[in-house]
Amino acid sequence: MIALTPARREILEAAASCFMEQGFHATSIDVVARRMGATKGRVYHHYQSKVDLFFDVHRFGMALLFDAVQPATRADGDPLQVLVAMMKAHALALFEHHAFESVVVQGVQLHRFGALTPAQREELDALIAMRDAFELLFKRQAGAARDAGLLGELDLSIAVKTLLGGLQWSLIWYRPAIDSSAATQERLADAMVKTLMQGLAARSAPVGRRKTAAIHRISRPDV
Amino acid sequence: MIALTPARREILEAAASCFMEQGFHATSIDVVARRMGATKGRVYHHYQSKVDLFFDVHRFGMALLFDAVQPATRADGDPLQVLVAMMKAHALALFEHHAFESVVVQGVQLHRFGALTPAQREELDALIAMRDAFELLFKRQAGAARDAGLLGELDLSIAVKTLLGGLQWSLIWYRPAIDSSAATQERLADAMVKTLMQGLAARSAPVGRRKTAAIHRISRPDV
DNA sequence: CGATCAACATACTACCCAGTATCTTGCTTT
DNA sequence: AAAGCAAGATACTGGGTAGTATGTTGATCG
Repeated sequence: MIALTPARREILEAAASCFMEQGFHATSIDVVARRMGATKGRVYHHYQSKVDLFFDVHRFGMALLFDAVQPATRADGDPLQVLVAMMKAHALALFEHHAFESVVVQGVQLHRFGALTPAQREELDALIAMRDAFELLFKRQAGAARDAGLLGELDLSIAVKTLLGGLQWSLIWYRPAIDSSAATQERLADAMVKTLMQGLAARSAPVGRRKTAAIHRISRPDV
Repeated sequence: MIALTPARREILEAAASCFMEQGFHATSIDVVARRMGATKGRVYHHYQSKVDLFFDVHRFGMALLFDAVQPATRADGDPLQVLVAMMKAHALALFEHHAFESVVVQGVQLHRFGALTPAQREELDALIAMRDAFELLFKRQAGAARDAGLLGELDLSIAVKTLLGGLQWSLIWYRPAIDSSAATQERLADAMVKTLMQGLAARSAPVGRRKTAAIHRISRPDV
């Protein structure tokens, strides 16, 4: 858990929402302040610059992810079941802290800031390191599952990036605000994780040597 | 294919690169022009505004995606193999037109522009429609595969979004400029598609009732 | 060969916004 | 109760940038 004064916390929430909706560059400090019913002075009293604010949102978002996923690493079951628990925790955290995690994604892309002070450069490196460490959590767990013979033949590094990508993409197409029932989110998370873990192809027939099956499922009009 | 004068095409290329590297708001028209060794006047001679330019980059990127994926819809094989071909074509197109497709992703997020003229609003709606149509290509193909009994039990809509997300996330972590050998890109595309189609879990044992296997694969240090 | 026009470049304006400097206020501390 | 300070509002400045207005040039055409 991260220690944070209530004042800073409120600014972070407002900033995260603005950064999510408009992006870093399109967000003015005035708008962040207005969202709190305050003015610029309040923001600049707690943060030295817009970049520092963004970094703090980013770091807080990463911390939230760690806090969500790390308990799952100690879940019961074989290594693969632990990995499933981690991915589900990740997905739910993305929904719960939608604004913050959207900012995290932006931060990944925004390695190209303008001019950074040495201190900011250092902090950015720390954020990137957090990002790598987070991915490493999954890579190690997947490695454990592979060593236990529970994985298909895959390039672990690419597979993990692809799976995490599949989850994180939900930040783009899913807006929890519209439909935020906990049960719905749970179902959605399960559906995504299931898709990623078992793949799209049917399990019944061996891949690459299947024939058009006789079984017809009831056709649900998803489209 | 899209008809485009060479002049506009060159502007689009420059703009796509800038938008990818810096994002829409952080990119100034002057920078786009400078990348071509030109000045603002050249850009504004061909485009009425920055937003119009962005929309054209977006539309062109979408057109490139369609042009890449649509031939694959007529690939040989059962519906699932066609779907695999489509996803691979999609992945390769993401690599080949990295800048344009990065802008497409931004465009999806930037539904929240500031003030849009009615004409721009209309064009944005058209772009969103293109986006939906593209996803529909995959959804219909996945539906055909399901009707043929080739799919696991999944919510098609969520599954397709998740799979496409897994592919498109590569825009964030993979920079083709650094390592752009065609063979490497092919391998990467295959690895991603394989991961998404067959999932992470091993095929040998039924899901949910597996035991720690005796088979130990050679441990490659991916991490 | 003069006129016209597309295709730019140059020069300028108006506005937005990050950051700063300077108050105001209310609480704490002694 | 006076001093000191945290928290925040208000007012201002400087730089950057979208968009425009106007100049320049080379090609085409009658």
